[in-house]
Amino acid sequence: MPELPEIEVIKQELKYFFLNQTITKTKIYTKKLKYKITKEIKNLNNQKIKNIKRYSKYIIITTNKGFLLIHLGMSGNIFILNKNLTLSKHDHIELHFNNKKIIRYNDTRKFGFWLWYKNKKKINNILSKLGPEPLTKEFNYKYLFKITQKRKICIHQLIMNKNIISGIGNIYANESLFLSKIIPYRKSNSLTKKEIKILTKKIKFILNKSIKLKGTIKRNKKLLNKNKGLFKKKLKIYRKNKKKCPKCYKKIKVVKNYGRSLYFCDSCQK
DNA sequence: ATGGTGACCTGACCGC
DNA sequence: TGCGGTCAGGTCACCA
Repeated sequence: MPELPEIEVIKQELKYFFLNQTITKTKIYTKKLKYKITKEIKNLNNQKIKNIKRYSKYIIITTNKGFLLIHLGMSGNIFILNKNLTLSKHDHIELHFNNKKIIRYNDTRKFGFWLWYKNKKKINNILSKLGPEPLTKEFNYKYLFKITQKRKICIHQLIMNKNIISGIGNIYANESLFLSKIIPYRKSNSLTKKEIKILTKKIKFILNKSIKLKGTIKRNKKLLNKNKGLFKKKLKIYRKNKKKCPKCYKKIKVVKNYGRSLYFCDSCQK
């Protein structure tokens, strides 16, 4: 589920419910997500939430004692409850707060992780390796053009690379390339400055639009964080193979490239 | 450094 | 109904 817009929505929800709240109980139902659950994670009790931020697809929670770095991987989700609903199969971590509300981390495939650091240096070290956030001024067509000229990989793979641009996954890569009329498997160094200008603009546009519509999140009604992802209905190309292009009505195609599916209309995208 | 491949893990879905 | 294959929103380690 989670790319930049989805993580942004979750961050906003966490901030709304838990800023300045204190953890009263920690429950762990798994030994390991992507990484082993450390004793620091088991011991979050009495920590007060000072700040909650997002960078790329990471959530950084600052407490009075340290820093919690959360990544949702492929299937992670954060549920906010005000009473103990029955545990479901892939609920792995639970934080109870003094305002009686609960954060539940659910992750079917367990590719996500929770890490705790006393010192901010290590987190900064991880985050400093990431490319710029697509919604900042740092990410502009000059930056993107320079990199596309240097590399030989296809443009889809390039914009999904978090060391080049952080936060774009397969949904928004495909959608932004469709809006830019660029076929996803074009070699990045074949793109013109004009095309890169358009692509940069469309990436920002599609991410902002998705954030406004609360991403593509699916949620159970019993949760306090009821935001549902209305952006899913706005998808034009992602997973629309067998359907028709919304512009020209020709059949949408899908090809597999380096393990990911590229969706495109070969009549509209060149 | 760059690029390609498979690994991590579980469930849903499709065709036979 | 059962079985095998394929697919899935992300990253990382390893190899050439």
